[in-house]
Amino acid sequence: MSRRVRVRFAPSPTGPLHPGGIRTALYNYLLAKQQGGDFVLRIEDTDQTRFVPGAEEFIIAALKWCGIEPNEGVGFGDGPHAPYRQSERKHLYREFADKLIENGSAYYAFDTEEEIEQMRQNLTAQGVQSPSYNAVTRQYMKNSLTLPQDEVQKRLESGAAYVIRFKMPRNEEVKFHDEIREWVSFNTSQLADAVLLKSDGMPTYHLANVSDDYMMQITHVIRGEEWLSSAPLHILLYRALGIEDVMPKFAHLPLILKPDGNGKLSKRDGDRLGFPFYAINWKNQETGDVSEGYREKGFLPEAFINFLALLGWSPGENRKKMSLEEMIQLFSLDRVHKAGARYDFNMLKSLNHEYLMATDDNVLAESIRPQIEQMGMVYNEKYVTEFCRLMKERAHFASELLTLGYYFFEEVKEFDVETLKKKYKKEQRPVFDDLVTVISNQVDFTSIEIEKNIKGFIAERQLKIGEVMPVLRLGLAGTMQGPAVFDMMALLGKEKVVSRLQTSLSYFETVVV
RNA sequence: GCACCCUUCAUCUAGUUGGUUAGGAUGUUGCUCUUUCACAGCAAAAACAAGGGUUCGAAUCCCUUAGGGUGUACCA
Repeated sequence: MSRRVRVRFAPSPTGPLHPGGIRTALYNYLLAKQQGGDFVLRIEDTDQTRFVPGAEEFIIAALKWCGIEPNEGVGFGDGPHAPYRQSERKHLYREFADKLIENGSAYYAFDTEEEIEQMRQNLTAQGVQSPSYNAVTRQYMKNSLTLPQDEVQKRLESGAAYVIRFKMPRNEEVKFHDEIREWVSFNTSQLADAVLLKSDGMPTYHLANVSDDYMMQITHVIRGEEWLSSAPLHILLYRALGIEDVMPKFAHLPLILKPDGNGKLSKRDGDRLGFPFYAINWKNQETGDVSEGYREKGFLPEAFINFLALLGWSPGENRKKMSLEEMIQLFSLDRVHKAGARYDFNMLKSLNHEYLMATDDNVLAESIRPQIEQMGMVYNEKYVTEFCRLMKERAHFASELLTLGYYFFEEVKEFDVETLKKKYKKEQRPVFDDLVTVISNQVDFTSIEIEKNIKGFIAERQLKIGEVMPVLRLGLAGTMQGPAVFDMMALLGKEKVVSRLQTSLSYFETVVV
C-alpha cells in the first residue's frame, strides 16, 4: 500500500505566524515536493474566542513571501477536500464523535466548570499531584458512565450543556513510531479523558485534527514538539475510529529556542535583542502597533528560508547555501535533529549577506526603491544600481544599504571629527582647494580617470596618498567607511563632488586647528 | 510534582555498521590584500554535560546523575 504523499500545515489563526511555524510549513513543503505529493494549508480555527483579525491573511501572505506555497487549501485555491477552514467543517466532526460514543470509546459529560474545578481542588487537597478528569475521577463525575441511562437521555433531550470526552484506558502502554525520535511510549494512566467535542458543538484540536487528517488523506503529520505529549491520544483516536491502517506517520520537530537564556523563542527576544520576529510586517489591528518583518527590513526570502531550514536540519556534506529546489532534493526527515535549536540571528545575517552578494544590482536597486522614494528622492535606476554594486558587499540586508550609504542620496549629516583631526591640518587647505579645482576641470569623470588625475596631482605636489585620500573620503562621506573613493566620486558626479568638497573643507576650518 | 523528549566548540551542525589529528559554517582574534570599511584568501583559539560500566578500542552501546525543553485546558 503506497499512498500519494499528502502533508498539511495546520496553524490556528490566533496570531501572526512565527519562525517556528514557518519552519514547520517549510519541512512539510519540502517533503511534499520531494515525494511529488500534496501540501495542504488547513486553518484550525475551532476556538472562536481566540480569533485574531488579520491572522489568517497574514499566514497566507507570509507563506507566499517565503515561497512556500501549498497547492491546496485556504488562500491557495482550495481543492478536493474543501472547505479547509475547520469552523466551516463543524458538521463533519459530529459523525466521528458519535461513532466513538456508539462503540464505547467516548462518553457524554455534563459537569459544569465549577464542578470540575471543585474536583481538582479536592484532589489537590488530598495530595494528588496532577488532578485531572481521567479513568479514576470520571467515576465520581456527572457523565453518561455514572448517570442512569434515562437521566442521560433526559439531559440530552432537554438541551443541557455537555461535552464529549474520550474514555482513556486506565493503564495501557501506547507505543508509537516517530520519524525523528524513533520509538516513543506513554502509559495511559498519565493521560486524561480529553474533551473531543466542546459544549458549543465545536471539536477540540484533537478530534478535528484526527478527523481532518483522515478525511484529507494525510500521510505524514509533521508538527512541533509541543504536540508530542498528545500524540498518544491521537493514536488511540485512530484506533478507536477503526482507521489505524491509514494513520499518518508522525514527525515531531524540535523547538526553536531563545538566542540566549532558557526557553523557546518569542517575539520579545526579537524586540530585546534587536531583530525582526515575523516574516513580513505585522500590524496589530487592535493596538495599531506594527512589528517590522524580515521582508521590510530588506532580507531576502531565499536567505530566510535557507536559514530556517538549517535550524534543526542538516543535509550533511557541509552544505549551507541552498536554493529551495536544492533543499527539496536533499531533505529527509531522518536528518532532522532531535534537540531544540537556538535562534542565531548572526547566522541569518551572514547568510543574507551571501544572498545579497549574489543578487543582481538592478534587482537589488528595485527592491530598495520604496525607501528611496520615501526619503523624498527621485529614483534614478542607473544611479541606484551602481550604488548597490558599491555598497552590497558591506551590508547584511537591503535596508542597511541606505543607512550605510545615505551620503549618496543626501548631504553628509555627521563627520568623523576624531579621524579628521588626525589626518588634516589647516595649512593644507590651499592644497585641497587646488585639488578641487583640478577635479572640477576633469572631463571624463570615470573612476579610472579620476584616479589617474588625482594620483597625478599627488605626485606632482610630492604628497603622500595617505594625506590626501582620507581627507577626500571624510569630505565626501563624513566617515572612513565605504567604497573606494574614486568609485564614490564617479557615482556622485563631478558637480556634487566639487560642491560637497567645498562645503566640507569650509566646515573643516571650524573643527581643526 | 508527574509524564515524555533532548544533551558534540559561544551558536547552527557533520560524525547514522564503535577505530577520525572529532570536520564545516557563523561569531571572535591574527595575518595578507588595501587610501578606509568591506570583500576575498590564509591562519588561530574553541566541543563530545558528569560519573560509572561493556570493549583491545566509545562522541558512537548500557546504567546513573545533572542540566535543558515540552506537556499536564471545553487553547491550539
